[in-house]
This record gives sequence, C-alpha cells and structure tokens, in this order.
Amino acid sequence: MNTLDSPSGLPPKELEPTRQRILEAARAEFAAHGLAGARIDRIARTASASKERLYAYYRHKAELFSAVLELNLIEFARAVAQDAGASLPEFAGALYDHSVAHPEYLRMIDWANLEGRDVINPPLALIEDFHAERVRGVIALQADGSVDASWDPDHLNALVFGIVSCWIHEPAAALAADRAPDADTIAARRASVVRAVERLIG
Amino acid sequence: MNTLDSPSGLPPKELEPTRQRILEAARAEFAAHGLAGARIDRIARTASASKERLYAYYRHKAELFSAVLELNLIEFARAVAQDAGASLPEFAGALYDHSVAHPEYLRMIDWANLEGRDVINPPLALIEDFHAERVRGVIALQADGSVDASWDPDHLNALVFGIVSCWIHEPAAALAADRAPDADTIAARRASVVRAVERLIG
DNA sequence: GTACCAAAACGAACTAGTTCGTTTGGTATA
DNA sequence: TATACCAAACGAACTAGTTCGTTTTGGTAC
Repeated sequence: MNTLDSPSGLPPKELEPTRQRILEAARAEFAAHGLAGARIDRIARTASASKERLYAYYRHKAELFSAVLELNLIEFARAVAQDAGASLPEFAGALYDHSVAHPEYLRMIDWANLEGRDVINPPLALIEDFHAERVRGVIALQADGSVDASWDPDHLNALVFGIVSCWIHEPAAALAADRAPDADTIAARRASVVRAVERLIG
Repeated sequence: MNTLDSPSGLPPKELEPTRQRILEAARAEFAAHGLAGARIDRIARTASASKERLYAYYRHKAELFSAVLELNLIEFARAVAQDAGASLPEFAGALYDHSVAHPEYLRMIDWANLEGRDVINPPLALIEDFHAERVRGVIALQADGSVDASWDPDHLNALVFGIVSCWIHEPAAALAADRAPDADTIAARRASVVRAVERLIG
C-alpha cells in the first residue's frame, strides 16, 4: 500500500504543497551556499512560506539539508539508471550531459563531501545502494566482454565519475574561466569524456 | 625587488612569526570548514594569537581566506612542478600521492570552487599561470611523441586532474566509506590512476 | 445558505545565542 | 619611547528557532 495514495476513490489530493515549496526552495539555497552559508529566512521567503511552517515540517536546518540531499540522490540515481543500459562511454556522455544541464546535483554532493558527516548525516544506505548498482552494471559489461575485465569495477566506476566531473573541479576551468562555457566548448568536452572512457575500457 | 627579502645585509630575520602562525592556523580552519563555516576566534586561538593581531595583519575573514588560497596554490604548483618532468602517468601518480598526503590542498580548491567568486576573490593570475604551465607540459610530451597528439592538451590536463581526484568526489567513496582507507586500498587506487592515464595517452 | 470546526498557514515579534570586527588597558621588549 | 603583543570585553548585526494571535481553507452538519 502506497502511503502517497489518497484513500478509496477520492481524487489524489495534492500532497502538502507547502512542504514541497519549502523543499524546492531549500534545494536551490543549499546547492548555492551549502549548509553553513544557507539562510533559513531566505529559504522561507523563496518558498513563500513562513518560518513557522518550515519548522513545522523540518526540525533543523540540518534535517532540511538531509532531506534535500536525499531527494537529490534519488533523482540523480534515477537519471543515471536511465542510461545504465548503454555502453560505458555513452553512459559517461549522458552523465556529462546531465551534469551540464543540472549542475546542482554535483554541487550538492560536493557540499555534502566537504561539510562532512559530523554535521549532516547523509543517507548512507541510499548511497551504498546506488553505488552497488553502478558497480553491478560495470561487472555486467565486463562479463559480456565490452569492458576490459582486468579493471577493478569499483575503481572503474570512480574513474568514470572523475572523468565526467573533471571540469567542475579543475581550478582553472572552475575558478578562472567565465561561467557558462559556450555550446561548442561543452560539446568538445563531452567528446573528450566519451573518448577518455573508450580508451579506459579498450 | 622582492618584498619578502629583508633590507640590505641584515640577517634574513624570521619574518613576522605571529602572522605566520595565524596563516597556518587559518589554513587548517578554512580547509576543514570553508569560508562560511570557519570561525575567526578558533583561528586566533589555534594560532596562539589575539584577534587584535589577526585583524592587524588581515582586514577581513575573506582576505585571510584569499591569503590561504594563494599560499596553497603556490605550494601546490611547486609540488606539481617537482614531477612535471616525468611521464604523464607517473606525474598523475605523484599527484595522487600528494593528494593523499595533503588532502587540504584539494579541499581548499573545492571550497573556493563552491563558495564562489562573489565572496572570495581568487588569485586568478596565479591560477591561469599554473594552468598554462601544465598545458605547456602536455604539449611538450605530445611533441616528443610520448602522448597522443590528437588530444586537446587543455582537455587532457583536466582529465588527468579528474582521474587523480576521483575518489575525493565520488559520493560512495567520500561519504559512505570510512575515512582513511588502508594502505593497500591507497596503493591499488594509485595503480589504477596510473593505468588509466597510460590508457589515455596511448 | 448558514453555522461551525479543525487543520494549515500567515506574519510579525521575540529569544537566545553566535559571530565579526573593534577597542581598551596593560605587559614585555628593544 | 615605540612596537608587538595579549586578554578581555564590547557593539552591532545576524541567525536559528519559538511563540502567538489572526486568517484562510476545506469539509461537515443543520
């Protein structure tokens, strides 16, 4: 029984729209400023909600952050699963596209990485599941011969992730360059990502 | 004229040891907590200095952060230059070693990336120089045939950086796993980094 | 249609604690 | 005397989280 369903016959009532707005506003705020830099008042204002409501739905700032992180991971996992059937290079390409279209997801992961377990309380089970599924995917590709079986699948997974996100973390690209590289640059980078992964698995 | 030099003949006096201690304490604090999460009082206490001194040497929290970032980039560039003569895979291996021995450097870069230009004011010229030198190194390796010349050297530089730092950013490795992976894991990861770069340049 | 109810929401003020940055008074040293 | 320093305190702004009286809304009974 799905708890999201409304009881018998009734129209599926729009579930807690205020909570939803708060979560959405928090998403933008936390992705932009992290936990320490985010402002509760700003989140409430953006959500067109009162602080009283915010604290009615979430106990702490940190709890709200965790909720955002969890939501992001779930959506990210779903987006990733979309392309899990493809070859590894094309999977990497799709992941790169996603990271360009929705940089918030990787930013959120970076914030969580930096701000640490002591403050945040990340959904470890979720992360572990997500990771295990990715590794299983790599193993399957190795079994059917399309990926060099001598790689540690765990390592290969991490390497692909690093390659996909390299321009987000490389200092010159991330800090020095203008924001929003043009479409040609993005396409060229994508091609390099795909090519890099092709070489890895060859 | 180098402003760091002491004037004529005098013994190169230990330069402003208090300032040094503050900078060192700030280094640890900012690497751990970022700009927004760092605490000025904690920095002063760690440095065994007074806040009065801290603000005598640095105008803002942000200025101190910039000083730390600049120092880190300079030292990082020096460490990188150490191994610039090696082959690209061994260079990547050395960089990986460095990132394991001194994670603060990459953390600092990540903080700067996330907290953004609006707040921080990164030493752009330094970053640009550093980047340009790395790219020149890649071009040289391409010229002598040890690296596939069909790569955009700029891209290859970023890819290597992404590969080296992949376990710092991959969510499962960074969030879920215990801190401080054992020596065997570290060695195995290093080998994978080297192998990955070998495949790229082949 | 009207009276009524309970939950959800508003909004504005308020508490209590924190934090940056400044100032003050005093000590050691050269 | 001048410089570097410290310990302590202070002010002002900010921030997380709370409280409370009022209003809105959706539903039900009469």
